[in-house]
Amino acid sequence: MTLDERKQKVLQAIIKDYIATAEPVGSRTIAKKYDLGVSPATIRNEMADLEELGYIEQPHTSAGRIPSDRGYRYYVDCLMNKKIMSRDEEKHIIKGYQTKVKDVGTVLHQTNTIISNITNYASLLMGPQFSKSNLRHVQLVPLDHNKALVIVVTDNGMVQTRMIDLPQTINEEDLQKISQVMNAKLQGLSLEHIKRTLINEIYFELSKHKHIFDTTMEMIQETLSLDHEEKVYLAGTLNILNQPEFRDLNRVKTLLSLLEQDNVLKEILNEGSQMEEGTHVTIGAENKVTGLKDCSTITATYQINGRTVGSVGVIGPTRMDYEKAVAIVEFMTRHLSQMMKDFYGGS
Amino acid sequence: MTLDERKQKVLQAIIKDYIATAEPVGSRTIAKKYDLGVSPATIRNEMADLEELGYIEQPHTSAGRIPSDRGYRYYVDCLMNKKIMSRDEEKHIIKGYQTKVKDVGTVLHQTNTIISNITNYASLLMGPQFSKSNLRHVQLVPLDHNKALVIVVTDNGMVQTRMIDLPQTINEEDLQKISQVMNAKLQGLSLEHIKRTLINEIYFELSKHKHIFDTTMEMIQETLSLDHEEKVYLAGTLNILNQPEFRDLNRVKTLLSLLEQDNVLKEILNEGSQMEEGTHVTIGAENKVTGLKDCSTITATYQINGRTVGSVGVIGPTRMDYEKAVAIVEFMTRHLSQMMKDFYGGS
DNA sequence: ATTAGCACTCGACACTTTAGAGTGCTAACA
DNA sequence: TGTTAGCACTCTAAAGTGTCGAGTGCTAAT
Repeated sequence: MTLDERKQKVLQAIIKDYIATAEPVGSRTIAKKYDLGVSPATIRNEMADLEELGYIEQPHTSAGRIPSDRGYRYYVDCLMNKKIMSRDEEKHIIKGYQTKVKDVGTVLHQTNTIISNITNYASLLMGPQFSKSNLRHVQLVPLDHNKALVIVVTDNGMVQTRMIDLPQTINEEDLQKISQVMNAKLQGLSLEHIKRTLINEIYFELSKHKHIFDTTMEMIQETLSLDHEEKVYLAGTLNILNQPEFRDLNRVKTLLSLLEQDNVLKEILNEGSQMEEGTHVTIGAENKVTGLKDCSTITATYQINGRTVGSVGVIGPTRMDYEKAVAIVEFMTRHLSQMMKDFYGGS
Repeated sequence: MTLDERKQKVLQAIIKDYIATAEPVGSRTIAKKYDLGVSPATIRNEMADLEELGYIEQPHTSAGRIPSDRGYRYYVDCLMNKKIMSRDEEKHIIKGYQTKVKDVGTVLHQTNTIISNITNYASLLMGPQFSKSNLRHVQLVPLDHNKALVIVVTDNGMVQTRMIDLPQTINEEDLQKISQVMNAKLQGLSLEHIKRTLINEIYFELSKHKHIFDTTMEMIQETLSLDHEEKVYLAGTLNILNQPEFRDLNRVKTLLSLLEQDNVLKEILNEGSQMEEGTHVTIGAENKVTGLKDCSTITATYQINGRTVGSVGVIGPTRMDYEKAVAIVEFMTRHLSQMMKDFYGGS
C-alpha cells in the first residue's frame, strides 16, 4: 500500500503536529505550519482520502484529524527519518551515569533510569537470565557445623548465594570434595542444563559417599534450579502522568497496575523482540496485552560479546515521539552492550 | 485538653462517619445514624464548639464538618478503642503467605504486600540493616588467577558478595590466610565497627606481607563499607488511587513521586518510630515530609530475637481507618518478628 | 439546657447559550 | 482535470444561568 507523495506529506504533517501538540489537527493548521504549497481546501480533500484509507480518523465532526494505528505504522515504516544522535547529545546522556559504577545491577538500573528520563516515557529493562548463563564457579562455604553457603558464580558475573543446612555427618573436607567435583564436572555448562542433569552428572563420582551427600546434593540441586528469574527494571512510570492522554484517572490506574506486574513487563519485552537483534516498534492495538491497546512500545536487545542477553523497552502513548524514542533506545542498547563488554573484559 | 463526654461522642461520630463516607458530615446525619439521644440542633451547638476548639472544620459554609488533624489526633489518642483481631482474621491473613518461603527477602516482600492488600493503603517495610548486623563469616573465594569473590555473611543471615581484582603476586594460600585472619579478628563485630577499623585491626597481623596485601585489603575494606543500605520494600501504592481524596491527578503525581524516592521512604519510617518499639501514628501536618501533609502514617518496628532490626509503615490519607490500620500493623509486626525468629532458629 | 423553626449561604448540577474550529460541498477558475 | 474560495453546517468546549438541597447559625419557646 503506497501513497502518492502529497498524501505522504500530509500524513507526515498530521502525525508530526499531533505528536507535538496532542490536539486533533485541521487542514488549516497544516496549510499554515507546513509548507505544502496548496490551500487548506486541497488538503481537506487529501485528508478525506486518507481517512477513507484508514490512516487517520476524526474524533468528532467538528474536530481535526488524528492518526490511527495504521497511520502511525505507515509513519514508522516509511515516513520517519531515523535520527542519529550528535556527539554532544551522546556525551550529555553518558554524563547521566554516576561515575562510580559498582556492579552490573547498578549499571542496568541506571541505564533504565536514564532512558526513562530522556525519553520522558516509562522504561523497562530486562537483565541477563541467570539460567541461560554458564557456570563459572560453585563453592560450598562452611559457616558452622550445620550450616553452609552455596555460592554460584556465572560467566557473566552474576552471583547467587543460598544458605543450606548440613547433615551432622558431613565434614569440611567432604564439602571441599563436593565443590571440587562439581567444578570439575560442571564448569562451563549452562545452568539450565545443569538444572536438569546435576544428579546424573556427579552421581558416579560421589556414589561411594552417596548416603552422606544425598541430602546435601539435593539442597544444592535446588539452589541451582531456583527460579532466579531474570530481573526486570522499571523506571519513569510517572512520566505517563505528563501525557495528556492520561488525564483520566482510570486509565492511569489500569496502566500503572499493569506495569506493577512483572510478568506483563516480560511479555511486553518479549513480544516485540524475541531476543533477536534490532529495534521493534509495536503500535497501539498491535499490542497483545489488553490495556495497552492505546500505548506503543519500542523494544531492542543488548548483547554481551555478541550474545543477546537482555532487552530494553520504552512504553508511551500511541502518540509517541517515535523518531526520538527509537534513536534513544538504539543508542542506549548500543552503549549498554559496550559497557557490559567493558565490564566482563573479553572473557 | 479534655472534652466533656457528649463532645467526645459527637467528635467520634463525625470522625467515624467521615472515615466511612469521605463526605463532610452534618448535624442531621449524626442525629440520625448515631444514637446520641439529642436533636440535630444540640449537636450543631456542640459542633460549633468543637470547631472553635479546632477539632473539626468546615470546608465551606453550607457543608458539614470534617475532622482536622487535631481532631484525628484526639481520636487516635483518646477515643479509638484498639481492636484486636480474631483468630479467624489472623488465620485468614496468614493464609496470604505463599507457603514455600525461600529467603528473608521473600518473607519481607510478602509481608509488605499483604499489609498493603488488607489495609488498602500503601505499605512500606524496611529490611534489616546490613551495617548494623554483626559479622558471622567472611571469605575470599578465588575464581581464577586474577579474580576473587568476597563473601560477607552476617549473623542475621544476610549475604553480600562482590567480585574483586587480585594483584598478580597473590596466591591462593594468601587468600586463605587473609580469610582466616579476618574471621579470627572480626567475627562477631558489627559491620559498622568493622568499616571504621578494618585496616587497623589486622594491619599488624598481616604487616609482614603488607606490600602484597595492600590493594587487596583495600578492596575488601571497600566491600565491607559499601553502602549496602537497608532495602525498603514498597507495595500497594496504587491503593491510594481508590481514595476519593486522590481524585486529583496532581496530588497523585506528587505523592507517587515521593514514594518513588527511597530516602523519603526511609525518612517516613524513621520519623515515627526511631527504632523504638511500639506503634506510632503520624497525622497530616505532623508529617515532616512536605507533600505528605495530608497523609497519615502508621509505623512500627519488628524484632529478631528481641533486637529491633527493621520497621513497617502504612501510608494513607489523613482520613484513614486508624483502628483497622493500627490493628493490622501491630499484628503483622508481631507475626513478622515471629517468622524471623523461626528463620534464624535461636542462634 | 434543649429544641423547633426559620432565614440564609453556598456548592452541585442541569440546562442554555455562544464562540470558534473544522468540515464537506459546490461552483468558479487555470 | 486538479485546485481553490466561499459558505452552510456540525459539533464541542466554555461560559453563563437557574434551581435544588444540604447544612448552618440564630432566635425564641419550652
